Amino acid sequence: MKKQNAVAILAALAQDNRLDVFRLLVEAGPEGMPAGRIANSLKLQPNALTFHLDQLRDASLVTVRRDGRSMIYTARYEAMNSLISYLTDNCCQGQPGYCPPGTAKGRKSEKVS
Amino acid sequence: MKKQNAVAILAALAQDNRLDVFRLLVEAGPEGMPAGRIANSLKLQPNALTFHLDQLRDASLVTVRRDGRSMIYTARYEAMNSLISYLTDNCCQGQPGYCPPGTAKGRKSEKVS
DNA sequence: ATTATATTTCAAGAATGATTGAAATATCTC
DNA sequence: GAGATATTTCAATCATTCTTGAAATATAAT
Repeated sequence: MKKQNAVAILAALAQDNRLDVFRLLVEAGPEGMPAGRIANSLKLQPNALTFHLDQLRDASLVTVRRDGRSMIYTARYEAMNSLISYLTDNCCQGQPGYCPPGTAKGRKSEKVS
Repeated sequence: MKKQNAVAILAALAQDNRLDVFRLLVEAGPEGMPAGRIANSLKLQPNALTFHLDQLRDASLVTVRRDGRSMIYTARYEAMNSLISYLTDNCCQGQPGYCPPGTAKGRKSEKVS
């Protein structure tokens, strides 16, 4: 993952409403959720929600598909996951023990030695 | 972790210079790094660096100690880790398989069933 | 005490992001 | 095609955040 990509994802999630939206979609799972139900669930105005969903989409954190007049948004777990890898990359000069549980060793692409 | 806490951490990391600083400190490991060396390494003006380090500190992502006239900053892995847990919490309605590798099951506090 | 090094504080200007309301588009139903 | 529902677009205001430069503090060395 490129740095700018990571910054984009972090910025997208670094906002109350968007973090709520994303977590709601993470809970919703791969079937996703129509915008209307998200707005309802989080008490957001429809245009505000579109604004935030656009940012999540620009950061590749969600995808959309149309179903009738509903727009159904789905969380992209891969994006979240590459972010996590990026953050824990190059942790502790390769010295395990300082690294938190689940970091580097376990998560990264077989770079374990 | 409370939501506001997560937003603070995300916001702190959602900026080019700060993400660089944090990752540099993550690489530096538990011994930390003096501000001067960080500034040098990343070509940042000292006051700008202080500004960014303050934000990382407010988000509890780094700690400081003084050594002579140097201020030594150290990354707090725990903070990063609780963020990761927070993000992957309640993933996919408990249905494994959709969750990305290393998520929930592995990471969370034995909530695997 | 004076000078040098390391870092922080303060204030101002420029840039970016969020919220709101009104209007527009797309799809569906009758 | 007229009206209803779901969502998006646009523009304006307001608030936050970043950057820069100049001055201040703290420690160290002579």
